[in-house]
Amino acid sequence: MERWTPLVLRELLLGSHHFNQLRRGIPQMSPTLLSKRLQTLEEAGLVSRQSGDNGHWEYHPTQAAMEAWPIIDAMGYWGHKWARSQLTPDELHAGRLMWNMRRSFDLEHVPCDFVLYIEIADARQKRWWFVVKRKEADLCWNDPGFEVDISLYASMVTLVQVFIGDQPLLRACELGKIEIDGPNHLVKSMPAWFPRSKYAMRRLLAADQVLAS
Amino acid sequence: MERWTPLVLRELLLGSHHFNQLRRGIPQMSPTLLSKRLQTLEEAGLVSRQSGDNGHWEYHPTQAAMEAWPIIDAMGYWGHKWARSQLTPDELHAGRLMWNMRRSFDLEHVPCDFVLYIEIADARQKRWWFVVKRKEADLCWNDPGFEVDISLYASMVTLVQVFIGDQPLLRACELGKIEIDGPNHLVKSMPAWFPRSKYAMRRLLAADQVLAS
DNA sequence: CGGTATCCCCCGCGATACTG
DNA sequence: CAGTATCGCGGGGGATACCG
Repeated sequence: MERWTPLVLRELLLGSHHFNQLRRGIPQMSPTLLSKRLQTLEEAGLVSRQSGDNGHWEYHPTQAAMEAWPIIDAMGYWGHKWARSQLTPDELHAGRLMWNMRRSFDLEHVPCDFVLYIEIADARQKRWWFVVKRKEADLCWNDPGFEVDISLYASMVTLVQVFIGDQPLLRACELGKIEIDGPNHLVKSMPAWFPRSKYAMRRLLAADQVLAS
Repeated sequence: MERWTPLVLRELLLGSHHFNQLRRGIPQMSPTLLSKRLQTLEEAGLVSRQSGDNGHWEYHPTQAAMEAWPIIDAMGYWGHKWARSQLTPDELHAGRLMWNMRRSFDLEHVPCDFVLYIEIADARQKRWWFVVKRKEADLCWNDPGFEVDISLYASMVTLVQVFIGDQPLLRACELGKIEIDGPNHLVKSMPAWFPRSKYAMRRLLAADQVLAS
């Protein structure tokens, strides 16, 4: 399996259907290569490319691709558990982290709609906005113009550690690694909705079961 | 993930610990590359290389590798279901098929110890012997000298079709695709112990469940 | 915004030969 | 038998520029 292929499939299976959605999900991959990969996947019967309403292509996973989910998922879980420590700083790409966080808000525990601003001091692109609503969370690369309700300042590594469950959000705050500004009721509720990798959740559940047994 | 890597891991996880066992499991891979792969896997923390009793190396999967089994297994299952029809004749390697069959005898349903001879008319290496005992089945590349109890003649594709469950053994016999020589009680019992891919079994079980629901 | 064409380098991999 | 060294090619993939 060639480079990037699992990530492309993952993005497709998680609901990215347009070229630039896929790009946002895999920012380190060149558009040339993404285009080529999509062609290859189409020829292999994993992607169907349909003409969308606006004259552009829409990419959808085929049945074969959907049934490849157990592979992708197992790879994600394994990588989360075993490849994590080998992450080099330049592999920590802010855009990719944000894009993954976008998918991981626990919308059921969001107390109200709000705008979350995140500033990452040591990232190339430092400023990010999430527009969080009951039914979905949107990610913005530029100031969307809405008033910011809650702001968060942290380094890249800290954010990653929290996201993948290596460090609880509250602990990072106590250590001064994360600074948060916002109204009390929103700040208090953060642990309930702040995005965390599904693999982190799964590990916590596994740990709970061990403890409960 | 580079080429061959999943297959190397699979062999390791299924119990091949010596260089030449691995080679037999992946005969299309050059020894140079296998050696290199094993080094890479060692550096990646997936393989531990220990000095064996006879002065040679022994390769063992680490914990990380063992936990990669769900990935390998899912890939195997997916490949069995979706990549099967794309098999080109020159990918059908007799040695690889025999090596996989060796692992798949249903020893619980073997009525007695026996020697099975298989002749594949259109393979490079045509003659193969299995020495089947209650506790294990051995594969021989050359005549082991024991008396042959049951002989089987077939083409490469037929054997593959039967192994992967595309065609029942009995059906292939009726169609004259397989010829069998041996004592009646052994021949009758063949469907019970004749090797079939575990993925074929899994699909049959799944089909059964659908039918039963 | 949504892709594609071109160029070029590097290295993955196959083949062959060689060593203890 | 159990590997390792060397060589050469082909193509995967990164960078950049380009088109509608």
